[in-house]
Amino acid sequence: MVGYPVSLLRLCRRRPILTSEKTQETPTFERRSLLNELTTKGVRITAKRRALLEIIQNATEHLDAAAILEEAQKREPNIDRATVYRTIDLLKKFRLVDELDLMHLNGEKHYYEVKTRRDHLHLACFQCGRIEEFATPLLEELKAEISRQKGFHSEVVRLEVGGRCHLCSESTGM
Amino acid sequence: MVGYPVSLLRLCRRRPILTSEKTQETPTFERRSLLNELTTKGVRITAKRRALLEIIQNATEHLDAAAILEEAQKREPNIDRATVYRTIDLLKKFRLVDELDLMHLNGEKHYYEVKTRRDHLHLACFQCGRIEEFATPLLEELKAEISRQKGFHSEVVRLEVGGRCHLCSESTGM
DNA sequence: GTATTTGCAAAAGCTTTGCTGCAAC
DNA sequence: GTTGCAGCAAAGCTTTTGCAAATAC
Repeated sequence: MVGYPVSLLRLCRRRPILTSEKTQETPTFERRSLLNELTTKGVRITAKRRALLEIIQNATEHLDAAAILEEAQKREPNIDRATVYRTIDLLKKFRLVDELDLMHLNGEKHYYEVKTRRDHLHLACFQCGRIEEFATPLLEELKAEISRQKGFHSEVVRLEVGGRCHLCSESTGM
Repeated sequence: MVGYPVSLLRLCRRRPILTSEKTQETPTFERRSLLNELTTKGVRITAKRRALLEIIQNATEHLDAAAILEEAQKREPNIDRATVYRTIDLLKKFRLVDELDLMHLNGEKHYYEVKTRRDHLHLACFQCGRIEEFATPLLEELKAEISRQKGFHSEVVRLEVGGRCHLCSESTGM
């Protein structure tokens, strides 16, 4: 009966409140223009939609629906969360945004990110909560391989990796 | 104002009920033994836990918490969903299972899969709902690259790709 | 006897929806 | 005038939790 103190696991069951929740330091990749793409597709752009699109378009960190709403309310005081979700749905349907979980480091909510020209992956540090982005030609190779081997046509790639970032690895000697 | 009939999008907003929800035809990869691993770590194995472990261990399709519960109740009639979730938590804490979303094809629930010796990715067809698994040495390369370039130590890799499977691609001429 | 596990019911968290009125074309 | 958008409140769904009873060692 020696071993891991299972009862202690309880203590860390819930996702930790992380000190650096909103870190996204790496340079972002070239983003498509939500406004242009939607206009091209004949979607009506209302004032509220425009505000939401701009917020998502210019985000410097990964935003979830609540964060988008909060930001939008500064500009459009009466905007409702239903509008936020409905706009996000629109963007998802047209494949203009990617939906991320970021390894559920902060709960079950989703984060939204404008689709970039270059696929990239997300590295989530379990210890400090930092999210790093990383692009490599290997991702294109991977998609090509999927197509070759399975005949599968990739439209959305969600690659999330959990682990320990370089800073946390150093501090624990790993 | 020509273009996509945006209003129609409403019709498909909710995830479709898919005909082949439970497909997982590809060979599974070698799985670690949940029972052995937990025992080694000094975790107490009760009858209910044992039932849950066996169900998860031997699953031939991707199971969510509700499916695991349903199956478990055939053997342990009084088992409660809280027990299911607590057992899953245990497995997650010890990194014995991976949590998947399968691109939210069927809602926000999570699917659980015994950690395999070899990382693999999941291909989710937006059209027919089939889930395929795919392993390639590129994944190991990718992890190595992440380590080299970012100093990030990968513990959990979740790679989900949405798109069109080979059958659906054929049928639509793509 | 002490610590862990469990069921139960309630709550929490995030997202979706029905409905009604409003705005756009 | 017809179609789509938006606010509001309610509901939905999955997951988590507090507590007391039951179980394991």
